[in-house]
Amino acid sequence: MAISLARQAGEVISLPKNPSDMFSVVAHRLGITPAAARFEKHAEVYWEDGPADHVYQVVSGAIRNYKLLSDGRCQITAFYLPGDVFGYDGEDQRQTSADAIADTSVRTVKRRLLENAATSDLTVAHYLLDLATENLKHQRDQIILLGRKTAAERVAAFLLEMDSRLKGDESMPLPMCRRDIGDYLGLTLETVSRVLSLLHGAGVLDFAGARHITLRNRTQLLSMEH
Amino acid sequence: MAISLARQAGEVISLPKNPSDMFSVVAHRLGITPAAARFEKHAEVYWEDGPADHVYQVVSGAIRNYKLLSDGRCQITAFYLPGDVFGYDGEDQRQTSADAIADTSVRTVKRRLLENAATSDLTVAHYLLDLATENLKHQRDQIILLGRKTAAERVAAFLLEMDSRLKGDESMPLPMCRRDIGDYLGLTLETVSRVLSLLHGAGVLDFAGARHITLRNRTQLLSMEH
DNA sequence: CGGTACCTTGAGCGGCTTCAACTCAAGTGG
DNA sequence: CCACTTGAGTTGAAGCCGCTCAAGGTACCG
Repeated sequence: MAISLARQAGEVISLPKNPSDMFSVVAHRLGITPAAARFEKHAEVYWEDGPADHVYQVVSGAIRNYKLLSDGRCQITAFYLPGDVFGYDGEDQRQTSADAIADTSVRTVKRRLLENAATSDLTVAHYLLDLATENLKHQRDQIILLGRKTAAERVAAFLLEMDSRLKGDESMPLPMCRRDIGDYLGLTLETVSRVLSLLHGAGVLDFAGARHITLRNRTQLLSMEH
Repeated sequence: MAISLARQAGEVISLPKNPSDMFSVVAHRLGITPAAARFEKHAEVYWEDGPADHVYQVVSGAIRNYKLLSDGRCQITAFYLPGDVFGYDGEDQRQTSADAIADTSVRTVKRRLLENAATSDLTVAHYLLDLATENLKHQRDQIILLGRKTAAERVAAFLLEMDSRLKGDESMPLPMCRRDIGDYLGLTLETVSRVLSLLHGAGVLDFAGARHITLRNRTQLLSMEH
């Protein structure tokens, strides 16, 4: 079990730019194969106060990461889509819960394995840093959105975010319901629905069923987002 | 996160738990002395779209980090108080602005120096990761607050945060004005003022001038926080 | 089909914002 | 030492955006 990861000072390894590739790189460097796992729709991946034992990468499906207040209010902090790495935030105990919003398959590695590797392997350490940096950026944008944007601006931002992350041919196949969108944007599901109807009426988007949206005017959405 | 790291086989370096001490550790390891700098009240430290050349640590005073929307709406993402390290988020271009809300002195190191060190020195790499992790945690809490908490809950959370970070003898000497508190909490300055008056009336806190607040009932604030 | 979860739409309400007036404290110059 | 100015804070009144509550419609899946 003696896998040597030590690198000499000064050796720099070229890295994929995208932390999404962490699993491949780490697996290769550690000589391990990430475990595959499946979560059915509504299955919990982890929950608040539970142990943070694993790190995950979505292969297919979708995950929501959220926190509940004692009275049932819910804030979704992130949606994880195919390619996204999630479940690592440097803490031993989960601060949020996560569950599958569609049948989802993931790859996982043990967090301890990752962190052990990071104590002796600069490549892995840098990957964790890049991962944290990406999350910081996303959370910062979310703070601006939640603190200072109107309902219409929030929904516009959401549509553009999903447009860039979900690559359907024509229409976006949204994996989440209106309530989830609301809980992500700090709104109610009714407000989300109303804004979407408004945008539809304005010709900014088309529906093919509530979950399949086609953007017709990204420019206007961008100007709405602020 | 492990606080002892193998540098070479056998050698283990014990690290301060707190990223606040990064400057001392990094300086020692790099054999450099962080530069001292002063910013008068209202002076800009950096601004959006500017280059991210330096990392800072507050010695005394206070800094606000914020983002402006095109129409003047402002969201403050963080206040930095003595001991806090700020200005590192892994990006080349600033995504936010920062200025001094009081006369402030800081220590700085060049970001490139830090990042160079991090490519060959695991101790430094881990410090950057710890720093990012702390920020992630703070931002996550802020997202819950901005997305789902009421005005009273936000102000209660703010008071408790400042209570734990500003260690005055009795009363907290707040460095920021009501507008800044509002821009941090996603509220208007009037709403902040009203909630504070309400809490004062309820005996939860006392004033010694608007900027000096003494908490009389932390238990109630904790229960209000949600 | 029929059931059920999801979505849309309407009407009324309420919490926070907006606008405005007033108070207070600190700094300046006569 | 006081009149004046200026920035900050408090408080009130009115308005609005998003929420709540409710009813009806739609799509998916057995």
